[in-house]
Amino acid sequence: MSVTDLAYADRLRAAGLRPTRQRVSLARLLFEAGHRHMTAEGLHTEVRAARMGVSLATVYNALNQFRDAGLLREVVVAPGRSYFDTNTGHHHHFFVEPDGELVDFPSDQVTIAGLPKPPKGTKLARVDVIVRLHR
Amino acid sequence: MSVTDLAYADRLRAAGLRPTRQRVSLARLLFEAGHRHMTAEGLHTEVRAARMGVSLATVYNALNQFRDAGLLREVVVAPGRSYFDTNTGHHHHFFVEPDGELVDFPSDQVTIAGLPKPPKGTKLARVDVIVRLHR
DNA sequence: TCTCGCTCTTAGAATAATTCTAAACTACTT
DNA sequence: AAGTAGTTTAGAATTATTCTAAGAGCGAGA
Repeated sequence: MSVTDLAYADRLRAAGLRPTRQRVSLARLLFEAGHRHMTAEGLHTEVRAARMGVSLATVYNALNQFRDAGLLREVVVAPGRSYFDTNTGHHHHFFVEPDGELVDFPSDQVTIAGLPKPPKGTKLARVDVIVRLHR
Repeated sequence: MSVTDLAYADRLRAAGLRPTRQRVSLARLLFEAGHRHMTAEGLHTEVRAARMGVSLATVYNALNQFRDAGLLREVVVAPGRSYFDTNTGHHHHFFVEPDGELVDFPSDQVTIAGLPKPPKGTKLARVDVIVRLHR
């Protein structure tokens, strides 16, 4: 196990997840190359290409666990099409149809004013903005 | 066929859709009771309850056609969970988890400033804002 | 009003995305 | 080293949606 894999192991432990071989492999694919938008199927294809020996079920499990642990953010753009975004900071998305391409943009300059108060008994979890574009 | 059904027939014709018995029945369920957020499965349940004789495939077809014709707007909130909103005007949504409840709020007072320009070659189709809440 | 063509509807099969099951395995604690 | 609780896996199951092919029905024109 390389030194960077040890770093991923620590990161997983810090998130409350056991650093299994499979989870470390997936973390490597997800996080070593800057911010990415991945589907489960796409990640599994990379796993196969890299001969990492991680089943599709484990890819799904891990993505859900990573999301629950705050390591990933899930973005649902269309029925049957959800992406896991390795950028968990504040930002929003362009979604280009019909390509299905998703592009981040920072929320720095974006201000949303005048949102109504959440109905009582609820508290705000997140505000998702998806700017839908056509070619 | 009642007088209100004739009105739905006109509305469908105006949208470029043949006013078949099935489509008029679905339009009635969708539009007669103010704004609603419907799933395909939910609408089909109502169809069955009302003995309207509209198959599930037709419910799916009609919802997609209505959406394409601008009679409905589709809101995707979670993987495998999409709603058809009979309110096609400018507005945004609260999404309450874990209930899965969707609530409209008007976009009148909401202003979104500082959105970056769409990448060239694309043009803006719509901006979706989903305010995610927890109980 | 009748007819013909094209659209629409339908049951059931097919597809797609995701989750479940239960047995085998493994990371961590003792 | 051994126990145990968490993890992985293949394959089945589930869920949501679309497809197929054959029959039905809407409406433009005679």
